[in-house]
Amino acid sequence: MITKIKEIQERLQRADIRPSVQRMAVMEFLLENRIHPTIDMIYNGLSAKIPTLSKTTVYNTVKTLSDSGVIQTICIDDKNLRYDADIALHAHFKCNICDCVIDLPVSKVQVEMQNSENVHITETHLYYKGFCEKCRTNNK
Amino acid sequence: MITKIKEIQERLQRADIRPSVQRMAVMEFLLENRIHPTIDMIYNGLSAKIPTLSKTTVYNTVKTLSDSGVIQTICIDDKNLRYDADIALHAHFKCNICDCVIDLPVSKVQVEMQNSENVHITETHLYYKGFCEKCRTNNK
DNA sequence: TTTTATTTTTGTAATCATTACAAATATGTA
DNA sequence: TACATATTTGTAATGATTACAAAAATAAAA
Repeated sequence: MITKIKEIQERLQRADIRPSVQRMAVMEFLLENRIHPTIDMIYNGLSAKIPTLSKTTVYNTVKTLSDSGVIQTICIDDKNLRYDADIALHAHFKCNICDCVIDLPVSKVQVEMQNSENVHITETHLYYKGFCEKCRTNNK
Repeated sequence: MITKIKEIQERLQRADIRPSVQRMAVMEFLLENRIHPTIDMIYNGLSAKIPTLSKTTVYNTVKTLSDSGVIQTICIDDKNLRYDADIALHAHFKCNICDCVIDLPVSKVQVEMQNSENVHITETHLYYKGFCEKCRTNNK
């Protein structure tokens, strides 16, 4: 995946987010680790590289990025929020045993809806839950 | 909506859940109040009728009902879980301003997916976020 | 009916993710 | 350089949820 630093920098600047060391690191981590990490996973993954990193900064950063639409917040697990650098439409699957969250690429989503409520939709999330391959074979 | 007591009782018994006063009350509340309430909403809505009700009981009850598939847990809001007595497939919409959660009836959901991950799906959730009608008109 | 076992409810205390806040640091600008 | 602004950091607070054990209710056995 090896995303170039300059590319990440431009991505943040396009969203009017100043590319600080911490923000660049969080963004790079999300781009390189497509595991939909929790705050703790991001924090643990970066604290070797940035020993002074604060968990609050990770919270602040993902909020900034998510509010600007650079990343998306995934609310599939009641325990922790997850973060995803991929903002294109795709489905997410969470395993009810190991709590892993993986992408399910969708080629087409067609929902016939009676928008009787006259709401203005800005975000769509398609979540699936069940058992992942590893947990299925382990429990046999 | 006026759901008959006997009907609720049978619904619980069919799922092997003993129809205690508290469980019946929670189930009835969910059937009569299709607002996808939080724990607190359920608790506040019932404490007049059952003054001795404990919030822990509400937590226990919705867990029991949800684990048996009698109701569904909605994880659309990062602040609180919501609960829904309607277990048929339908979409949910959350307003980013007033936090209300409303049903969006869907007549057909067609997702073309490459299930390359070979997962076993047991639950599907279709969530939308944005601005509800009331909040849209208020902010004009 | 009385006794015993099991289930359910309740209140309190603990846990843990997230947020609030203010001081410290870094960065941008005049 | 000096000043203003933005960002980071650590600590403390918040608040939803869970753990736990005693009390109450219900079912089963005698």
